[in-house]
Amino acid sequence: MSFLDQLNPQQREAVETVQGPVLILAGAGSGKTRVITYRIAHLIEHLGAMPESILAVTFTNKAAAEMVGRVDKIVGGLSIAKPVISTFHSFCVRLLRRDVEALRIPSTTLGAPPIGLTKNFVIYDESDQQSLVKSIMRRLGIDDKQTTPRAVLSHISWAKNHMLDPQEIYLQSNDPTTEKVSHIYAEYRKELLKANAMDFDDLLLEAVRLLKAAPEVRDYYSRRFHHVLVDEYQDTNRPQYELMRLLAGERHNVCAVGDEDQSIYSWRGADIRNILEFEKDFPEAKIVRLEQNYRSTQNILQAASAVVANNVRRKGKNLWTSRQGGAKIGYYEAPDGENEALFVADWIARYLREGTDGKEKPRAAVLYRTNSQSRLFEEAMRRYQLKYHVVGGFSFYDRAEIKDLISYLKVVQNPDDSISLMRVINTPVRGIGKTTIEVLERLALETGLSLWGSVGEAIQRQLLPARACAALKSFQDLIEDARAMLGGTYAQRLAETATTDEGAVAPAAVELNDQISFDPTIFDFGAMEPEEESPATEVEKIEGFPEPGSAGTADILKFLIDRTGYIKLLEEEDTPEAFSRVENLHELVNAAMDSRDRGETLDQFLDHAALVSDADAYDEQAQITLMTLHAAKGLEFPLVFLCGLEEGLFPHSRTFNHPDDIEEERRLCYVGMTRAMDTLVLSRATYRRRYGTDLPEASIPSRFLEEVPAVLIEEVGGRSGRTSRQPRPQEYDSGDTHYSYEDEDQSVSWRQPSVQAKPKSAPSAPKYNSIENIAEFFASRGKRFTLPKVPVEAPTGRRGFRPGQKVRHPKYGEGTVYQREGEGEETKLTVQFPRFGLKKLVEKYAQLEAV
DNA sequence: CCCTGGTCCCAACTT
DNA sequence: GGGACCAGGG
Repeated sequence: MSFLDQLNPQQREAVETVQGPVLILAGAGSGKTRVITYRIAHLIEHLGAMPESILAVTFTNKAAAEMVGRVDKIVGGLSIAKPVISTFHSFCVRLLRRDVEALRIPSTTLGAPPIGLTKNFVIYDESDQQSLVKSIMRRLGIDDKQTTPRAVLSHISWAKNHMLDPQEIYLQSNDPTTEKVSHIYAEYRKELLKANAMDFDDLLLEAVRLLKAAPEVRDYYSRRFHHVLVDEYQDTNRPQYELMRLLAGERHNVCAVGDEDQSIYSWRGADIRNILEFEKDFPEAKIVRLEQNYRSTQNILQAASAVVANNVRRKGKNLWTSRQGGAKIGYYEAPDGENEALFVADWIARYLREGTDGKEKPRAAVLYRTNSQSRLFEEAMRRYQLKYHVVGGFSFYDRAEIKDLISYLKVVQNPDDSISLMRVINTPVRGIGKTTIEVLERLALETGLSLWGSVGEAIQRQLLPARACAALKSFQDLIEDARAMLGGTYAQRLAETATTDEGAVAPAAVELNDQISFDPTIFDFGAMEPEEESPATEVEKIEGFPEPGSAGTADILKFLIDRTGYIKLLEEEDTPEAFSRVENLHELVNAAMDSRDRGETLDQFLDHAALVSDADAYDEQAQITLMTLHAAKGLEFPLVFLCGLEEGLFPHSRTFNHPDDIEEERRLCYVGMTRAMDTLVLSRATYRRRYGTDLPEASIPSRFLEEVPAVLIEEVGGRSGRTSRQPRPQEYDSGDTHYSYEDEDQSVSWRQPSVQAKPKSAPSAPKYNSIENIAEFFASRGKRFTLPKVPVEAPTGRRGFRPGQKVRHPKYGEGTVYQREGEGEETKLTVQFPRFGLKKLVEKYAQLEAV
């Protein structure tokens, strides 16, 4: 026996019990990940299980990726087939992309397509959900001040996580607000269906519904997966739990790993009963407890255990460590938030200078309750010139320009996605204004068509003024041309599935003996087959494409950017912000190219964009990481700061009313403390500014501070100056407005107005030379391809100014006309002013004079 | 029709 | 610190 020898007896038992249900109660730092990986390796290497028959579900994509790597290290050489390791949500998306149409029901209208979601559904993120709820509320005439869309959504999400439908909510409601919510919820569901879209919660719900409703689908998966492992089991909600049971089938070979003391997602529907009552649902379950902690010193462990011991709802356990003693828990009381941050930065700076005896790579984490606390720490780190990483907060895919183009792609993938359509229909501005959109919305409401459908209808029936119609037509052409690029197998696949009606399910290729052949091109769980067989290959064979495989996501994206002039317009803005946006877009194109190299189709690219989480951005190489306590789950650091220990902040004021919520805050505190390997420092600010402008408010120490035994605590950096090791607060006068060098540099380049801004080198330099390929492609199909508009020589009217002409503006002074757009009343001139940069002016209004 | 600037209100955690 | 919304000017 090989790797199993590295395990302690309990871990070994957890790894070797492979028949029937097992619940592993794994305390913090007890080698949980190791147990899961070794269990998978054991199944494959010693028991001859087929890798692809193993399914492991983790909490984040990052954790999944790491587990894949670890398993690979042990059994990598054995087979090309890999176990499926993924998050619940990613797993469900793949499952639904393959089989969701089994849920469709025949339409009552003869000849109409069946009702239900189709394979090219899109995923709605939080802002999509918000827009949708807002528009529903507007339509129903519900005041969004009293009942905010946000509150409605959280109610809906709560309902979904508890698997309640609108009717059930309605029946349970005993107040007018909940009643209203149930109405909105019902409408919301209808709209999602109409848009062929699902929200995050739906991914789980629909997967469960699918497995329950379609026996042949359930069969497929129960044949495929013989072993199911669930990580972070304490944070599973009802739908996830059901999914697990359905996948475990009759074999009951399910292994759940969790720690009830680390359950921190009840607000997302995580049901602690799933872990407390596992034995009820699986009576034959074996329980294994892992109680040896390999991470922290005894002091840290004792302190954390003492805090969480105040909770009532827990199974209770005795964690122990062989790392006796250790440094005491540091406690620092800062005068205010700025000082707290500077204290932390100072400590980290010293820590990094001094190093850690070389045995462990120096890494520190700053943990806080709310994302908004990160700002102070970021400023402090910059002032100390420390490189840091922030997990969470604003992510790449949250940026406006990225969302815009993702929305375009979503519309290309599924034009019925009205929320995305709405986002891009006039972005960048193309003359489709409020009135036009209102007409379209009314039309959609009257006809039952989607917004996209009513665009077509409005054009065909000339329901709008000629100008608006023209603008709509150009938008329609844009989307249709982009959709034509999807082409080939992909579109065919969509078309085919759209016509296989009568609710008939095309069963997957399944043979009835144990040697099952799966259809990897449809249900590709990653690296199951050599690359040559990936879907991309089929796309490549389609006639009419300029080059094999070139009309992938990246090309569609480039096409959209070119044709809309999105980047060009940004470049014309000529501001640092605009350029950083351009860079972000280049980054997006790169991501799309990578996606193509992996052989992914557009839907897979979009799924990825929708499902990357903040926690996935964690970089284990970073020396300093700032993040929320939630994001820190599963990680460990030699040095940990737990900041803002104040009543109202942590525990958060919103939890005061409910004892269960306070217990969850306490578990969160436990999670935070147990991230520390060697040193743990707690801190609090005696005065804290709540929002930028308000006066600082005095704070009360968090109750969790008092729950740490006093003997384990040592005050550090205190005003009493007990230890000179730590800086005194006075050294940091946070009152002055001096910024670090970096900031000064930034502000300099910032302030510099675009004096020497030179007019951008004439019409659209071919940044993306693919445009020629695309033109050829269209030509080869006998379609016309319109190149992005190039400024045309203006027909000089009485007052017409031409590009190149010198003009004078009452406010901006002398300048040179750079570009002329539009006709008549709407003529716009882009003029380059030496002191003010490029300005776009309406000729009619701008009082220009020829010079 | 679009853009700007002012004002008001909000501010947990996240797949 | 910032997003949403509105009024007013070009």
